[in-house]
Amino acid sequence: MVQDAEKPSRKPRADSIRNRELLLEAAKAVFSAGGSGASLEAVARAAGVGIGTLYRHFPTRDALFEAVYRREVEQLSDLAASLAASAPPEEALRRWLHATVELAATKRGMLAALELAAEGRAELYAYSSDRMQAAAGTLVSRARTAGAIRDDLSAEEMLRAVLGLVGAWYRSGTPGLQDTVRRLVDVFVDGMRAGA
Amino acid sequence: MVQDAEKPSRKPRADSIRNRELLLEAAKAVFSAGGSGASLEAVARAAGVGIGTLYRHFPTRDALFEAVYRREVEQLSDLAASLAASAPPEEALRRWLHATVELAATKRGMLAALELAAEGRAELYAYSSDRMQAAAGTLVSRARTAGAIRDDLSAEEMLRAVLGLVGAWYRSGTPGLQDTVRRLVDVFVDGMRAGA
DNA sequence: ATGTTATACGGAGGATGCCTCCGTTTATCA
DNA sequence: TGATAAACGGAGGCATCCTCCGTATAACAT
Repeated sequence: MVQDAEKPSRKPRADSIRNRELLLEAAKAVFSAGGSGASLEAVARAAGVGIGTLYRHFPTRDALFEAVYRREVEQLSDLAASLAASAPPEEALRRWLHATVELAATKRGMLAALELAAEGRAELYAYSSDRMQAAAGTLVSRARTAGAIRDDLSAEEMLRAVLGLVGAWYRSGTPGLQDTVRRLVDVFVDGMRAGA
Repeated sequence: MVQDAEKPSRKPRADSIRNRELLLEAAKAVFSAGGSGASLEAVARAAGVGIGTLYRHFPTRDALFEAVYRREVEQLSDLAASLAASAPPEEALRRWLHATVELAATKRGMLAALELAAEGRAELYAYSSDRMQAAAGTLVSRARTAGAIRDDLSAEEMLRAVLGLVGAWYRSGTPGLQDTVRRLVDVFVDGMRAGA
């Protein structure tokens, strides 16, 4: 999977593993409360750990984001697979986007993680990005093959556009309006239909 | 218009007016180069003015943004009026959105100003917000009356959605792809058509 | 001209956050 | 029970943000 064995050198230290876990929990809490721009020193403080330890485990803010929201990304990825197997192409795509948006609405901070994944700035944090791209790609290409949607639009572009749209609401305050955002996503999906 | 006379107290000081102008010029330059997050101290430095003076004239970053891009907002507002008078409803709306997007693409920093305007967080910087809302409102309600677009979508929602979409590209790097963004805006506009 | 005073100026300073670096501690392994 | 690789923690340098207030000066009155 992801953790290749590499070197059989030495067993990882117990405190290291524990601190990593503490940091992830603290980060989830802090990002939920304060948004994705929250202070990393606050995260370290909440975890009861030195700031240096935080940076050693997660060299960048983005790395921390990816780790915190990895589980959610996996869920979305799984959902894509199951929708692809059980719903008609356009319906599947729409439902998946709704789920994505809902997740972003629920967990403040998740949005940032998804945007990172959508930007596909490879190398770093590649994992989540790959999963999301693959998930979106599956649904889009299936819909395209079925002739349900226009073909001048890549999965990556679609994902990014939808997340941007969502971000316009959830980034700076103005919460709660999930219905509105849902409607706007629908507008976009309608616009993707084949007939132009 | 905007400058109501209020109190006939005293003539504004010459240095005050001059510094305000210097600050606006400097801000435009700095924001163009460094994006909307550029340091305000850098702006003050570029203007050859103390940081205190900057804050006195523009108490918040947003206030500075509004002032810097006020002219552009007015142009968009005028464009909306002229399109409303000269093009068929849907066409007018589409062209106006394209123009808005293009402006955001050209001037780094403009995007931030427009997003502020679209959020309509009243009271502060109300002026630009009003102009943009009015411009979008005119075009939307005309198209709606003509039966060209669905009616469960407000002008504000549309504007915000489109700017969010654009922001997904222009905020964090990935420049140049104006064609892509244009295409995505078209998708959204297509989705707004009446028939759902 | 010159004095008075409302206004504006400038930047020091306190606060916060980022990230690095390195002396100290500690878990693992022999 | 050492030896040592690995991890810890936080001080410190740097960059902002924004406020506050002593000083300077433009506008007005005489």
